[in-house]
Amino acid sequence: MKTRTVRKVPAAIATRDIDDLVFDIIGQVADRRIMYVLEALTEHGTMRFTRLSEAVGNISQKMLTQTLRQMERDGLVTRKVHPVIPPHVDYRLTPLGRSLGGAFCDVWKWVEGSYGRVIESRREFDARRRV
Amino acid sequence: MKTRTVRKVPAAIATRDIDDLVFDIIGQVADRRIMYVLEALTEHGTMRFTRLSEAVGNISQKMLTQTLRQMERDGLVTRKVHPVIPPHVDYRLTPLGRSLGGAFCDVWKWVEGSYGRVIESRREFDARRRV
DNA sequence: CCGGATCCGGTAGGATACTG
DNA sequence: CAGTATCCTACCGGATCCGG
Repeated sequence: MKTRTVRKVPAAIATRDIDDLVFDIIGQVADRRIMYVLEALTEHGTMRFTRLSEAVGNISQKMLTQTLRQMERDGLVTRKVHPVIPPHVDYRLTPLGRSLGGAFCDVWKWVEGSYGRVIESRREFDARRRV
Repeated sequence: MKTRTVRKVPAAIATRDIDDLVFDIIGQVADRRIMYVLEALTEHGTMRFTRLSEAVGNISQKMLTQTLRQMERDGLVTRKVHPVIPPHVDYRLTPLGRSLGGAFCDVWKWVEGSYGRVIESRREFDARRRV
């Protein structure tokens, strides 16, 4: 079976591996935390860490840090540290991050337009199973 | 702080909770496994379990089963069991599932068009950190 | 005081073996 | 073939600590 390395990126990239590469990056980008951060930063522009934490909601500070680091590494956000006391760190989207946010736009719209059908489907499924 | 219940859906849904509901469903839909299954079924139409497993790749049968159950519950796929030996189960997208697949289209295109920039950004980030 | 690193307990998720 | 059951690891959340 053709194995796809989920997190490693080979040093030399063969042309035929591009599909796998795309596949892997999709896997990292299709994360709810990243979507939430994209959403919050798209809506509010520049945000501080704590503010972002409140806006996203239900995210541990540990995972928010980790998510933001990954997004910074991938070139989706910039992280600007102001050397003051108490610390002040500003996060904002890069053009690349903004474009990804835009790409997710249809997904948000799909949920807004279809959540009713999803809820209804779940009710039916659960009712059927409960018999 | 305003808490968002990640998995519970209240029996009576207040209008002001709709945002949270949309938020929750995004969280469940923004899963790489779901994206992979949507992609595979969009491309190949009806597929059996094992075939789907091969097409998605790097997914445990446990998680594939779980993902497919969730998608069935949410009304994204249909599951047709042929009562024969050996078992034969066909999965295919519902219209709702197809529409979600379409909503993710821009995200796939984003990755195809931007993965080079992401890789480059990672290289720079790692080089900077290594100093 | 804010941003985040660290340690620890619980749980999601992978590998394997088994069954209808 | 398409799952379930079992075990075990790795990751996540929460509490705590800390440097600036």
